[in-house]
Amino acid sequence: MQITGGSPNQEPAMMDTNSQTSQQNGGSNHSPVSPGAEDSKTNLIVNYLPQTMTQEEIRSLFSSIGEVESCKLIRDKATDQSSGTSSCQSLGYGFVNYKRPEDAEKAINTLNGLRLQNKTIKVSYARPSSESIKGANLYLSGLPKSMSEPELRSLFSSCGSIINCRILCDNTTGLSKGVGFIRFDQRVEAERAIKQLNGKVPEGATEPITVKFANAPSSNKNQLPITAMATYLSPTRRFLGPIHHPAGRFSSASRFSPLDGGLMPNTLLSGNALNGAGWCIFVYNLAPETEENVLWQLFGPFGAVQSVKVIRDFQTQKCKGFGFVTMTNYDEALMAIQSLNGYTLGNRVLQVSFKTNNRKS
DNA sequence: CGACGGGACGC
DNA sequence: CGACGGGACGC
Repeated sequence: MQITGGSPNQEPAMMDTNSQTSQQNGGSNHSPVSPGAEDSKTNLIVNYLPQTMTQEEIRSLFSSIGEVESCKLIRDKATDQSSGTSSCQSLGYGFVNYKRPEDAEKAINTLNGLRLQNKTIKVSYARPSSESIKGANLYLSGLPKSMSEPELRSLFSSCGSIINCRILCDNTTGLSKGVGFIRFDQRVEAERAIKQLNGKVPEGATEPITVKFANAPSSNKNQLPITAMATYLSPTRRFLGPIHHPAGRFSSASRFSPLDGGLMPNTLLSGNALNGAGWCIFVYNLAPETEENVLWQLFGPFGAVQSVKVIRDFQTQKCKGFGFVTMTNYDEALMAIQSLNGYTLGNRVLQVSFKTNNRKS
């Protein structure tokens, strides 16, 4: 991984494997898991780390500030899926404990807000680990579109100490979606906010807001991000732009050819799924509500997708549980199949393979 | 448990 | 109407 972006003046020298010393913890946690009071000024939590960043890259970056006592990137060991994909995905946050408090303070001043890849990391003091700080994240909806984050923060500040406040915005318009999150320091503060503000109409607004606990970050979030998976498995791909969503109406525009549709003998098709203009992939166990964009999002990161199709029941218009994706290049299609077969989408384990041709012709 | 589509001269 | 971030406390 490259460390780029608006960097601090210290170039974070990547640690040379030949020069590593016993100083490296290498994932083990020699320091106390629960920092004592003396660690409160040296122990940092680092959030919003890029998915691909390793523990040693974090150590390297933070060692440019001062001597690091210990460093731990939190990984999800439960990302199995028994799909052959790599497990132990980064959860996007970690802890860095410095030897000296002044270095920890300097790290906050220097590295907080640093842009790494497409992320802006947050560096702050880690609070002493405690049950009372868990589950303190709130989901807010019905917010007035005109409400800013500072305004939201001040509305909730009477309930307790706010760790984080965020309003979601539409990606294209930049306008508020009326939905946001507030993380309090303590769970009791979050409970207080629900009691005091749920259903209340903010000053100057006309509609009540909804305040509730946010979903646990375990439901769908610790899934392996498809983009990261595709990047990891396709190192030759230089560019991996944002997932684009070609409207379905374009999807088959260039595919149709008068030579298609039965003129090619099936004997030439047997054994593979080459369909004149690409490789057709069978996707099974889709939910009834599945739309085409789901297939674009799943397969797009792996390469050129020509078309997607969700097969629906004619009467109900619900997905019949399967669909097809046609990709241009064999290697990309193979990578997508190997990666997405066994992938858990929602609560369903997908089965993904090349489309067979041994059905009725 | 389940299991391999459907298509047209056009905005 | 809206709807779960940028996986926040040691996975």
